[in-house]
Amino acid sequence: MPELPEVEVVRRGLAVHTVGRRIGSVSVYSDRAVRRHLGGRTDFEGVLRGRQIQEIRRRGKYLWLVLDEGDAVLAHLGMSGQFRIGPGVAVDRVDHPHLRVRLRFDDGGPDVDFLDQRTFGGMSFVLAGAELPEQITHIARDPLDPEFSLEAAVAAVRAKRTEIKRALLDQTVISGIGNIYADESLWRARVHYLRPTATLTRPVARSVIEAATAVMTEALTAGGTSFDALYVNVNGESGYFDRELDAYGREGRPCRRCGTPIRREPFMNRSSYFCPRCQRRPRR
DNA sequence: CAAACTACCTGACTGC
DNA sequence: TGCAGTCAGGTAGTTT
Repeated sequence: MPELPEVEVVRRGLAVHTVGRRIGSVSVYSDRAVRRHLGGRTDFEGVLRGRQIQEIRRRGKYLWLVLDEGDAVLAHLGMSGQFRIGPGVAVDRVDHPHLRVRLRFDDGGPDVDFLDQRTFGGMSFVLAGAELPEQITHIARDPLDPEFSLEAAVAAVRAKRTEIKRALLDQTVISGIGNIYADESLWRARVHYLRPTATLTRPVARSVIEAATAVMTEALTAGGTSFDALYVNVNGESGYFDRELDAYGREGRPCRRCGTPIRREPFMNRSSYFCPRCQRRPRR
């Protein structure tokens, strides 16, 4: 699943391959892939034609292609979205069942394809705004943002009245963290996922956020995690951070710190993985 | 107002 | 072999 490090890998790949290029034509193969766009796929295709891509920006798991004249294409990968630079895949991807959008360029160079199996991802045509498109102003800064404030994030987490994992997954508190990195961060900080934020001391809250920052920074260095085969970079390559995962997906396998079997429990319609010894369940 | 819940979606996998 | 059921989970929108 693409979380912050994976989306950043995609952002960099898109920047290398698209900045400065002018869109020639756009083909939308799935209505669901174009979100909240009045006029639907036809208008979306028309409005992008001839526009030059100037920059690829990102906040949390959202990224956007800044176009000339102050517009942008806002995109989210959802669970299974991929941007791929073509050619490079053996099959003819026009026939690929997951191909949702194809951007062609007037320089005749490689296309950019948006593929998405589970169709939770998509893109929309928006105003770029001064700093952010207005559609994502509710998204908090992420730990890779140069202006990310650890102390502000600590305060935001401690101000919530919920469990720590819910707060970590809340993109308005800190952005970029999904289920995998939430579990990894909590394992590193030795904090149980059900711990109420109200009981977190400032230093404990700080250690959780520092762990999140560290684990995502390491994943970015490694090229993004590839625990789920759905994630690939713009060249179709998986990262190799999966070997480093300590908690997520390791049910029944020994904790790398203490050897106790990692436990999996249902939480928020997904799973939480944790070490029952290192991460003590809060009393309630 | 904030927190919690649900729909959305496809494909791999499991059990009978 | 077939098929129903389960699981994966980020976000917007709805409910509590």
